[in-house]
Amino acid sequence: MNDISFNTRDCGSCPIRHRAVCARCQPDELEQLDAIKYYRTFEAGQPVIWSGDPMEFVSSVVSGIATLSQTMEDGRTQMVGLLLPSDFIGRPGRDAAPFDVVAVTDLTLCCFRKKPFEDMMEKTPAIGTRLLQMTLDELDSAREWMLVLGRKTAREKIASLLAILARRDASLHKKPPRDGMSFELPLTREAMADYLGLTLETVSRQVSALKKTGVVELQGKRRVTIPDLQALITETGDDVDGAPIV
Amino acid sequence: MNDISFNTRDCGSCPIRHRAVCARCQPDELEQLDAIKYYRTFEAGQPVIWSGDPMEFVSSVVSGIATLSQTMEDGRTQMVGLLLPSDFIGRPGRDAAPFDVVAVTDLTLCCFRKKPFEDMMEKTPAIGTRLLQMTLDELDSAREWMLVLGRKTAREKIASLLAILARRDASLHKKPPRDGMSFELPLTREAMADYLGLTLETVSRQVSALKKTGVVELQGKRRVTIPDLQALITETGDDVDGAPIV
DNA sequence: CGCATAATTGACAATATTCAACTGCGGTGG
DNA sequence: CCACCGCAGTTGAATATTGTCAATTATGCG
Repeated sequence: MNDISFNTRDCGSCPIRHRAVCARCQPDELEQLDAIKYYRTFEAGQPVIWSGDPMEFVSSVVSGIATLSQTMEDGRTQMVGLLLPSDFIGRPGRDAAPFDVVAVTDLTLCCFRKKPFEDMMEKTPAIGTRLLQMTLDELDSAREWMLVLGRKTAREKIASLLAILARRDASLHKKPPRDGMSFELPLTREAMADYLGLTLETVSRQVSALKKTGVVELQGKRRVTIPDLQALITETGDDVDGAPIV
Repeated sequence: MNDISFNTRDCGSCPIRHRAVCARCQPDELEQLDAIKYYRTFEAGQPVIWSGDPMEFVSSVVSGIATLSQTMEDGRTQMVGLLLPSDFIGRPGRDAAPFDVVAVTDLTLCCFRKKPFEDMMEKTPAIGTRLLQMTLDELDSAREWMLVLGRKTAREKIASLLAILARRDASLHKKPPRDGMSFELPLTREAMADYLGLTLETVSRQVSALKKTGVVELQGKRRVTIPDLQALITETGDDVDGAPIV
């Protein structure tokens, strides 16, 4: 995976074409972007950028998963975002990265040097418009996650995370989520803990508890089956159709 | 306060002129906005909009404070934002409000009906650009707040909130924050609790604890003095110059 | 001055964390 | 080929922190 063939791929066949920051661009605009884009790949576990570092480029996630997180001096860390294919990394108009970005799986980014991208943005309203839309969505997601962090119990937090991952996996395969669906957990217990503001032991206990109640089934440590979607959603504490966070 | 004179005020003398969504507009663009704007006022405690309601207008906070919050079925609520003068309410391109907005103090909004505003945005890049910038800032703030909610202790949470309010109050008066500064607490203990993901009793206890240690002094329940700013920042758990959240 | 609301404080309970031991799985090398 | 090593995950027991329930005290407003 992550082979060099990405470098020669033209935007028309790009898997994130319809969802990324370039989604609204016209063919001629795409051509311009094509001319200044380049791909970068990162292996699972590699850092993409550290908080405070100068950002030379902005980028879109083409494939793989990255995390956005923050760490305190004493080592406590909080994940503040999960970056999936089509998500945008970087900030036109700011030099230093505000958070750490780390590749969780092997990762491919479609990059643009910052200055040329900013220039292009000025001339191309479709980019700014799309970026605004994506940013507003991210803001809503972040705010919804604040409810999870601030007010939910450990059990509700775990259920909320699983519900999100289930929805995401379903939308990735372009099917509605359904009873009996299963998906791969992309995160370790520790990463889950960092996302949920818990310790990894508490995560482990609550996953076991949900398993014991039959709300989820596990095949190995990483594959999850949801026999009854409604039962899972009930465990999140949200009402019937909990918001599709992130 | 909130008198009708706002209605005839022209944009040039507007107190949030340099920070709001219109900050980058040219005189002719301001004139156009002027033609479609109208002011609305809300008394302290009044709802501005409920989550799920159709949004007929977008607006900027001109004066006063509002909260943005989310409530679960069983009554647990989490504040997800504090809206101060110049902050923007609403979302071009979305019909339903994602969160509850409530006036905490008497509040004046500069409103635009949604459709005309969206039309104007299409013709006026300065608005979209400014809104993108503001939204990206809000997103960073929301993510920084996630660290507070997910990883900080009750004492650190209180200190973090006080530090933010101190910084804000200072910037409102265009002075750098300094030792011995004091400001008015705009929030009840319950509102603080909803912001911090705590109970009001825990808030009360931790405020008392900080008072006992001499980190803060109280004149009455609502006026706070910070004798030693660095001591407060140390209590937040952040490093030297904790990020200027929100 | 009195009432309603906001805030404080105490005692106890619930929840999550900490520290520690242990299990199971996958990969490596003898 | 299999034993061993290391890591991710699980589980247990004790502890700490925060929440809950209840009583009491301020505060500000009419």
